[in-house]
Amino acid sequence: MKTLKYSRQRESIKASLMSRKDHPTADAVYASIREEFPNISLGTVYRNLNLLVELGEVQKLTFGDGKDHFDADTSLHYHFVCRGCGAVIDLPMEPLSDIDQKAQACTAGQVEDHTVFFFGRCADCLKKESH
Amino acid sequence: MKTLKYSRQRESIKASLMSRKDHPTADAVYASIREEFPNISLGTVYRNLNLLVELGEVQKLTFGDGKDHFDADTSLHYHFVCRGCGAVIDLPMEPLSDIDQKAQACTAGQVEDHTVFFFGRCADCLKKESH
DNA sequence: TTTAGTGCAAAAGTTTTGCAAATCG
DNA sequence: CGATTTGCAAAACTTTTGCACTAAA
Repeated sequence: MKTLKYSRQRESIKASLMSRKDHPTADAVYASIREEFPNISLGTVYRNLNLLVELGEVQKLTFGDGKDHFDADTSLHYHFVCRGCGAVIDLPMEPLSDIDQKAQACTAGQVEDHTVFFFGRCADCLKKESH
Repeated sequence: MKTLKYSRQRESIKASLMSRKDHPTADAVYASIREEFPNISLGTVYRNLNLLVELGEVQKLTFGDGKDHFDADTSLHYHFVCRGCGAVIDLPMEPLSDIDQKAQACTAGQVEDHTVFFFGRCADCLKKESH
């Protein structure tokens, strides 16, 4: 049986993640945490992020840009990904409550949850491209 | 201007992808194509898969298992991913036509398209786990 | 013959891991 | 002290790329 021990690094990582509304990659978290812990290693950041995901305190977002992103908001919500600048933005849109059941009716398996990503251009990129 | 030239390897890759209903990774395509072209290289498989994606003849699926999967069915459809065995299965479920518009109403950007993945246990894994 | 595609190997980028030292309980 | 966590570096993986050579048009 493994007991969880307190770690200042882990707390800092979680606090950092909770304080930002973007959805940083491990490397971005690493850069941010380094201001408080200049000696922290990237491996520690990865280990703690994965641990937080296992604990259900953080959500991992994967959508095809080659890097995993992390989100301290574990509630079911959807994201918009900008193809111009790569920004990942929360969508204030209520999740479709019946979609899992619809999917359930189409498979012999057990549907547990789902993810939705929208892709396009964010407002900033639209403005820049209109020049 | 770059002109597209015929390539037996590319045709074979596309044919292979069209013939199967699973959603293979580049490595799985490579293994399969090697039966016909024993000397083909993994780099060529990647180059052609990416080219086919650019041409809109193939779709790339990324959902968090660390590898990209490829699908010759480019129509909008949703997938079920089994957490037990990793299988990726097409869901015979009609895509939500109004979801992009709903998302559009929540962002100042331009929504172009979306992806949906369902996660859970496939029938095979449920059976095995019930023992 | 001109240009695109291939094979091979090396490189790049992200994430994981082994291990000795440090920290928590 | 005993168990977990860290830092560092090396390794593991997937994907991309440079280059000389081959194949298509």
